[in-house]
Amino acid sequence: MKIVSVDDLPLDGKVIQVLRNRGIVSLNPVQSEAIEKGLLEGKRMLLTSPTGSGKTLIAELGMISHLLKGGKRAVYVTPLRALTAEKYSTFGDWETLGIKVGVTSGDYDAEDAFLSKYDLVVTTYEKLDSLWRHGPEWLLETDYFVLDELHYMNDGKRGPIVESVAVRAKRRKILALSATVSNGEAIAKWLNAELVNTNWRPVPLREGILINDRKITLSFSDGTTLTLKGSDGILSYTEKVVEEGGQVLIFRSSRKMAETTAKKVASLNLKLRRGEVDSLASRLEEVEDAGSEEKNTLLELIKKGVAFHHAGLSKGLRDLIEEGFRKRIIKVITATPTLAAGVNLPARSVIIGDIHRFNRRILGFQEEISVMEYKQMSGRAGRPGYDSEGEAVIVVRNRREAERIARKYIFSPPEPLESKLGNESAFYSFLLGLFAEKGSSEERVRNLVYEAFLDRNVTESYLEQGFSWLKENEFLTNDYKLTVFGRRVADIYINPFSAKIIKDVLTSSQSEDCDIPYLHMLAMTPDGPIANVSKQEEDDLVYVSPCPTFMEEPDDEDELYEYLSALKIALIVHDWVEETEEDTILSKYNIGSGDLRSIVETMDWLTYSGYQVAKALKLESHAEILHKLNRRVYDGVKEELLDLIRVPGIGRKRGRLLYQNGLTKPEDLLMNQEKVKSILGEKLGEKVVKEAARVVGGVL
DNA sequence: ACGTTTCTTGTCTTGCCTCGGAGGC
DNA sequence: CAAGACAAGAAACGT
Repeated sequence: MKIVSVDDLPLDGKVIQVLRNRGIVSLNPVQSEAIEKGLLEGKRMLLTSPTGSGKTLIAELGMISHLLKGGKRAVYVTPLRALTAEKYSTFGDWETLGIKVGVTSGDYDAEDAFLSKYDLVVTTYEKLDSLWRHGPEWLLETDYFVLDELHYMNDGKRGPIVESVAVRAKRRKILALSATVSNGEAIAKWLNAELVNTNWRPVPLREGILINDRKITLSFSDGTTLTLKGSDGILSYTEKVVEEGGQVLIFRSSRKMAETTAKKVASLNLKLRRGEVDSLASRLEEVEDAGSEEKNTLLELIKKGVAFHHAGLSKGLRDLIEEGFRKRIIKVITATPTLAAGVNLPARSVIIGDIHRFNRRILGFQEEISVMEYKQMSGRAGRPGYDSEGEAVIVVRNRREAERIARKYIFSPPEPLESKLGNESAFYSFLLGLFAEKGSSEERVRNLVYEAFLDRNVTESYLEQGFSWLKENEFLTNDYKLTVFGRRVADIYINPFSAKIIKDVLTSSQSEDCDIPYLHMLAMTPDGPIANVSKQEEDDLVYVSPCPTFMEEPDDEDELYEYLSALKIALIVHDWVEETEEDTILSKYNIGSGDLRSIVETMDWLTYSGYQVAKALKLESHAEILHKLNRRVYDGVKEELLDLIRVPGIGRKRGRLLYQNGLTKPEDLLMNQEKVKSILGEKLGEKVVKEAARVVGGVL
């Protein structure tokens, strides 16, 4: 029996009402197949299908029917905070059924115990992995897990986390969602679930190759070909699509290329709706978190209906660009792969400008992107409701290449999902996490480890090796209990190799007044951020550093690069906490405001971790310095401003301004309200005074 | 003869994302 | 197993 109308669903009328309110009256083929195979009866399932094929709704029906039948709690896991926020907002619809929906991830602040009052919790893989180590009651009694975007398992760095979450989740009921993979059967078997695999998509997709030779030829897999005029294939094709009323998403492999392509597109004179474009442009000028340079270049582009998009941009700018595209004010976005993985932003046509991407690990070489990655990008083609068909084209330079590329990306299945736990760093972290769980024992860990997707022989060889490494480095006692140090490392969720570096360096170094050696050491850990170091900087960095590092400058070329990259991070954060003007930092180090934000975020977490590790090791003077440093990193202020910036609305800039005018504490703001208003302006001043009152009141 | 534009050559650069916790959702 | 940006210098071009 195929269920097509939502009215036929064997579910409470309220459930059907929620769907109807969303405008859903019938189920698509993927959805009805999942239901047919027992989704609503709580059947374990692995669902592989293209992006945008309505997997979220399937997960919702799975979770809701589970909860309505007396299930205790459901947890929905995604690999990205942006997705977590998006799903949380979608799932809010179910509150009308009395289902309480909560969310937790790095940027939501919730204490573990607080989540116990929710029936449905949305989170990230890392957060869930971390929660499991603390073992709160609400998590232990959770009996349904949805693992979204399971194909992230193939990511070298983060895949092991996905896998280790799956190992624990699959002991309960699960529903796993993934892009199409070539070994779905094997994964389903591993998860003890039934495979539901379809290729259905809401808007049909045509895939093609754009040959950018003397002549520009566009040939699609269905056999149609056409020739375009012009000298730049990307431009000619883009112009054609926009003239026909469509939007274009162009993927380039580097930020710089995305920016220059955007500038070229801007010279096309696309037809725009002037009024909307102008109001978007004026809103762009008001974006607060952005650097002035990126804002100015984007402003010019947006007026021409085009924008570039990459992680160097501030969050505010990215959000505005995405919104402008969704409202069809912006016709063309040129982007790095950020947009392929994150929140859904479809366009009539997707151009994959490069199939090569630089990879530092394969030094000097470029690697071809994976088929799966291509599918992620091309899957963004076709806007439901606007386009009857989506188009995805790969740009190549000659006819010979065209055939090989078409065979590889268009006519071949994507790669299989593989375990990425087979390396020391991933495997030892996995072990440490398992030992940190409630009721852990040597035997339990030994059993759990074999439930990973990793090959049995490989697991065996890493297991004993991992145990002795954890013991040697004092994470684990000889009778398989975590040491104080080991416990702390598991809790703060840093890589054990990072912890080892911090431990080794701090125990062998005297405490230093300067913050550079501390920041540098933290940036050198596997958890540290990475900065690109130019040739020029290679020569200058050591020279401009105000003081030496704990770690010695290596001779080896690759190691030297890592050392200098960490030094650059240290200098950036040093300038940041010394209250250097943001625009100055951005141009001095040639980074974007988005980069600065992410460096600060990571270093905030790492300085906290460093402080905790030092404390656990009873290295008091190091701990004190790191603690003081940590308090300054997030907001980027000198110590004397810490008191003032407790007031919401006051950051490093306003804080410094008030401080210079003799207002140094929140209390001072209350005592000199008129002065505050004259410094910050009437409206803002009033708001700040109110906030100050709350802060001061809270203290009393 | 001199200034400007175009071409040639060699060097340089190069994606993204998640992790803690304080108070109080 | 790369490709485009950029800078510097050479060559071509124009007045």
